[in-house]
Amino acid sequence: MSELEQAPQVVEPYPLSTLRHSVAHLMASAVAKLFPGVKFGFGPSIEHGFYYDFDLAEPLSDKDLKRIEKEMRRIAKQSPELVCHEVSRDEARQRLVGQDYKLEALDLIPADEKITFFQHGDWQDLCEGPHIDRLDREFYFKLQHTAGAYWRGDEHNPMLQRIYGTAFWSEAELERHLAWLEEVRLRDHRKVGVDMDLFSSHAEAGSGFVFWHPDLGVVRRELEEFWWELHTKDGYKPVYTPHVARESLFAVSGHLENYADMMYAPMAIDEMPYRVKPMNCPGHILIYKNRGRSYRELPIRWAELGSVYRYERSGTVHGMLRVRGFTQDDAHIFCTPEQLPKEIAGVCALVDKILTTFGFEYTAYLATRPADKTIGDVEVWDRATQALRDAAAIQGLPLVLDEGGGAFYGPKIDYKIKDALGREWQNSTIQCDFNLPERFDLTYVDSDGAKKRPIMVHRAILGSMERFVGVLIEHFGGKFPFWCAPTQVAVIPIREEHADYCATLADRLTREPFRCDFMAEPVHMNKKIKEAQHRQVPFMLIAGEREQEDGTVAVRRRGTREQVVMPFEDFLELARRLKQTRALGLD
RNA sequence: GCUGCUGUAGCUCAGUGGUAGAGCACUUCCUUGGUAAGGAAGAGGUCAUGGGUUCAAGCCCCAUCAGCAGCUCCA
Repeated sequence: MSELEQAPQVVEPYPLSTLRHSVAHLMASAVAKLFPGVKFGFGPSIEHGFYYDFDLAEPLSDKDLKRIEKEMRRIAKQSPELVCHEVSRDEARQRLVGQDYKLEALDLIPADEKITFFQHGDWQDLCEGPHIDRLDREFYFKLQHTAGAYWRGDEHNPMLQRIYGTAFWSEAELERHLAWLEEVRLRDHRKVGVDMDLFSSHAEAGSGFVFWHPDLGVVRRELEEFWWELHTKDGYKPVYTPHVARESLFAVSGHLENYADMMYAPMAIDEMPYRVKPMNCPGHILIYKNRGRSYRELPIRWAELGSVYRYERSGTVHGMLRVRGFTQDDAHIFCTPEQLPKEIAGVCALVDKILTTFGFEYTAYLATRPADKTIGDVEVWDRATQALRDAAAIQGLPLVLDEGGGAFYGPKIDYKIKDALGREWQNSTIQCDFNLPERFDLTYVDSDGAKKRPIMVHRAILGSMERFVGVLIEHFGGKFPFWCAPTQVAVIPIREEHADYCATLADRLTREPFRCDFMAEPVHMNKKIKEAQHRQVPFMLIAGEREQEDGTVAVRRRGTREQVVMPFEDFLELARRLKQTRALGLD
């Protein structure tokens, strides 16, 4: 949790989740009052507040939210006591006449569990509680927005109207939460992307396709360089594979059978069906299969920044975070069963190195065999899952279980990273695969001369360039670390007669090379400072008479107003160190 | 895909049936300024696209495209 989002310091008589659940009830009672005939769905507390689902004839508007809030305050004053009644199943049924969803919820309660209602005033709700005792206690709430939500989260069910809200014990905490939401809004990569001219998408090109502008291209190139540097050290070699392949390849891989929903329709080339690739693995497999392989070659580690295209439903595309064409930082490791734990452990170490460079904390999840649409025997899955467990143990990496969350060809370790605002994102994944080697009949010749089956590890660390960079924009709020900032240094002369001195500074910086913007235009210095600030340039070097005489620069760090005058050579040393160490800060 | 909402200048937005607007950004001229907006003038719009209603549509209706808040699903 970030500073803005800390848990309450004072000990309250009830947990926050209990308060929020009760406020959800309060909201539902207000809706009942204002919209006779409403049917109620579920209304739980959630991470940052609560919601309640309603089946209403008319769509709700923001105006309605204000009315509902007002009614809530009235009801809280008028009927503050929240009481619990335990009733028989028959009585419950009578109390819920006409409430179709609640009756369905009642049927979900096991026979041996008690059935309780919570009531304030003349409104009651089937609910196991717990709740706060009185609605006239001191607390602060706000209704936030409405949205559609399927009954019980199933898209085959009717859609209900959901109202989201939040509640806190103190006004200060509510204010802090609202400030946090404002910060989230300000850092939104779509907003920052426009402000800083980083990327765009176009109706002309279709939904879900990202165009990287030059400044974000710089960021991406820096990440790629960093990525290749570490991968080369870890023995990965680059491969490149085409974006399109004959459909039959994806029949062999099992994609047509299990992944067709995500794939684009075939295109005919020489009257033969071809597909745009949704994954890179079949391509790497073809390279492996191109000739016989010896155990002496293993493990083989092949990496590719491979672009893939997947159909995402229209309502799900979101900026750079959820798109239809993206580049995975993909790699496949082909190894023997004996090598597997060490290989996976090596990937875990690489993940740690990369994620911590950006200042991310992370949690690792073990995603096991899905209930349907899988290939391979259960024993094979068990072996693969155990190998992931063993590798994590080697690394001392704790795993949280994600039952049924695996890919169709194997179990995986998924990483969730936590950004500067305390939000979680899923990027890195390590997948253990015994099945594709089987389907493609991959072999190597072992020391005893026998042909044996290798194991494949699929892994992506950034996940996709698009999603990772989108998260980075929000994580840093556009303030990229020095090493990958689009412009690293802005050089600003105080008056035009200092331009020559500044030009020599800019020239030195550019030849280093640093990405340097010599702001030579004959406009007011203040305007340039404002512009550089707006573009989140890490350093401004400002020079006038004093600096020119002393061979110094006035260094202004991003986010501060102070200037530190230092010899230019000292600044060069600082910049070199920040670049070389890929430091997060500017000191 | 589904529910609701939105689409007017590069950006943020005003404009509820009768001559397309503001601030910022941009261009030009003036200003020579020591750390976040000096002054003046100018340019910029097929009001998302297509159809319909109307004497008249940015505004009302329909469709399409794109976006937003969610649901579902995911790197």
